[in-house]
Amino acid sequence: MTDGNRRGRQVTLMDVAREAEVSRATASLVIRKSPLVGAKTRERVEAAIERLGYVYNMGAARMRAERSRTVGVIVPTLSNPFFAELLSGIEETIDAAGMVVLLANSGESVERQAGVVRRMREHGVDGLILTPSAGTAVEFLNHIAEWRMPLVQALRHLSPDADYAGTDYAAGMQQAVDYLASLGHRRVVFLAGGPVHAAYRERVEGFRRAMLSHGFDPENIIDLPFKLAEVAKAAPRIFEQGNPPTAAICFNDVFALGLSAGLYDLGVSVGRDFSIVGFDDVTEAEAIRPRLTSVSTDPALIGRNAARLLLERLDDPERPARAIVSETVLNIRQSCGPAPAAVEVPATINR
Amino acid sequence: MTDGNRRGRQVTLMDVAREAEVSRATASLVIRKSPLVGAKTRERVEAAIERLGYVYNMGAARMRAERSRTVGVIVPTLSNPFFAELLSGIEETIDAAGMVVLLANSGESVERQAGVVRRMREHGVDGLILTPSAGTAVEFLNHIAEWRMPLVQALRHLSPDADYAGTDYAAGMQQAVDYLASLGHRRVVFLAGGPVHAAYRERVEGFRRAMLSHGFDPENIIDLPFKLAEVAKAAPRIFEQGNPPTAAICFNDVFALGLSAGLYDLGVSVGRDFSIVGFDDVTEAEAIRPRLTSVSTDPALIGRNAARLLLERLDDPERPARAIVSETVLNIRQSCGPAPAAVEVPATINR
DNA sequence: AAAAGGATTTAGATCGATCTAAATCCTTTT
DNA sequence: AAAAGGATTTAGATCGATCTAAATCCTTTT
Repeated sequence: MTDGNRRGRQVTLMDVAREAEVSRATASLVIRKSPLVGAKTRERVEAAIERLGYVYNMGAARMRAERSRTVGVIVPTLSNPFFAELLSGIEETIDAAGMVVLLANSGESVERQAGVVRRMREHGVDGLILTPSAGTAVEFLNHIAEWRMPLVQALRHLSPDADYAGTDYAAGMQQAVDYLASLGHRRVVFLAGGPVHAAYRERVEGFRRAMLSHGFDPENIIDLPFKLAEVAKAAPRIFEQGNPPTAAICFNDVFALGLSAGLYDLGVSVGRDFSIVGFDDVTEAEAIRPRLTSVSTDPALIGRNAARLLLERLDDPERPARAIVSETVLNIRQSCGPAPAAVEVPATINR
Repeated sequence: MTDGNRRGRQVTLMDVAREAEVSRATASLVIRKSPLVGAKTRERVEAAIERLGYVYNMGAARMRAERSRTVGVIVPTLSNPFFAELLSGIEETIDAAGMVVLLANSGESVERQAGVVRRMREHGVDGLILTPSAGTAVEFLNHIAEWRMPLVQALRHLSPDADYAGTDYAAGMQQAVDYLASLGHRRVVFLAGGPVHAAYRERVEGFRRAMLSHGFDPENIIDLPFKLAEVAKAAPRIFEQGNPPTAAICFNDVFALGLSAGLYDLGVSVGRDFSIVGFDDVTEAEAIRPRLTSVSTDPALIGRNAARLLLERLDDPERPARAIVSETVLNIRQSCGPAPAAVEVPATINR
């Protein structure tokens, strides 16, 4: 309907100004909702915009104005549902602020991470939300600070000088261990694995401290590859010790799913013979049978917090670094029971 | 190290040119890797770039050049692991082409979708990869075409005039029904649900046709809310008919997980008393016990295809619309068995 | 009726790159 | 040594917006 005049060339603010019989400057003020323009002029300009089908050119605007209304988000593994949730929280908040997310996947590689950060700088993002790849040096974050690029660390706390949004892994571990202890368990194993990053260390440390607080052995930690099928296959290893545990806390729900499947294959009944606590509480936790008891970390909330921190930072670049550490919640379902008097070692296990 | 001179102002191509004692135009040519520049000049300029810590300004470049090296990606539900996989395939390919993804979530709402598309236009994306929200009118896609905005439809095929990357849902349905038929099943129910979009209709139609091809009743379709817990609760409804089915095909693996959990609660043994085929084959399919037989649609591949189509389209805006429809694969695991001679209706069901 | 003073509007410079068309430099041929 | 002709390099205009500082308009006060 409003076609015809924009064959070839795009409609610019200049065209709008001409159509509304005002100057380019006034048209610009209308677009930016400045209170300086008179009501009638504003209407004339808005009508012209409508008539011509004018589309704002962010790229041009950003050249003069200082802000691009663009935020870079870098996650280590996009295909992990946990990060999908995080991302969804970030996107929601950034979108609500009228800004747009530039997305990149670092693939948990420090080199790729450096590459995508550079690319985002070239694209002139106003700030970055970054879950640092495992092995990221603090110097890298310092570089970003030198460039005066606003930065929020998500989930993994590397530098105290930059904002941080995460969750209290250590407290979550304490909740899990407390709960198992209240059911009479004293030998608890921690199934850990995946890349070693700040969040990983926080969970391991949290586990140790929580175990010590009950006078339990804090070193019963098994490291596994971060693959569902591998975890399932590794289930027998839990029982290969002199005095096998009666319960396991899992690094995340993926590990818990794998372990649950592996125990099923061994004929061990989860919730009766052996207790499992998961971590993160992704949607699937509801779906396993027996239903999985899990420490909820609410990644979407962490995402919203991260985005909020960045928006605050854009408003006030000088304010001191702030951390939002959200509380975890233990969702008790059916995968834990009282500690059995004697551990039944599955018949298939070779001692 | 290279600090000091860029306090306040950023380093521009002008500074680089001055430092290397060439013109701005030559410096620009070096950056764009033009073969026109002499080797020694190129080296001088590259050294200057290094020395000054120059960062390319995409925003400025895009104003004169026609391309922004930016692609808009719009998905309907970011928190769905299926779309996370899709996104990860898209990002991988776009990144490899030296471009960047602008991400938005339409929340399956037509209004939000219109909003984010506009915002992406304002940001000057070179093209769009869109999974149209349920209820999107073809006119909306026509609008996009009128703007000369390259567009790829992902997963949901709305308009034959725009490129499309998806998977052959109908063939997948045929595989599932063929397989169940080969096991002796003749009464098969389709558990469908969620928003009604092109992909939804393709699955339902595919189911009907596949059932008819075997002479089975094609109308045994139950619509359920797209929520894990709801699906689990709805499991009894399957057995409320005069002649209950012996197998179910599920709209996706989330439904299959829910159904599997619901059947567990009813005491029905999956794979023996009742057979289940899932759809999509997300990672979790491996984790359920018994292991879920599922039609694999490989969302990451679809994502890579969509990105590839868009890159081709950017190279040649005039080529006719193309569709890449990938094959599905039936992954046979443990959730299906031979059709039982007589259906055992769970005792808890009121007929 | 003129002056004052706030409210609106505008002209022209500018952001940092690329484009076009022309100038300059080199090597080879006559 | 001059001319030809390809290879390099450059000056100046330009993309589409915003910014600054000044001009114009309008209402109120004297």
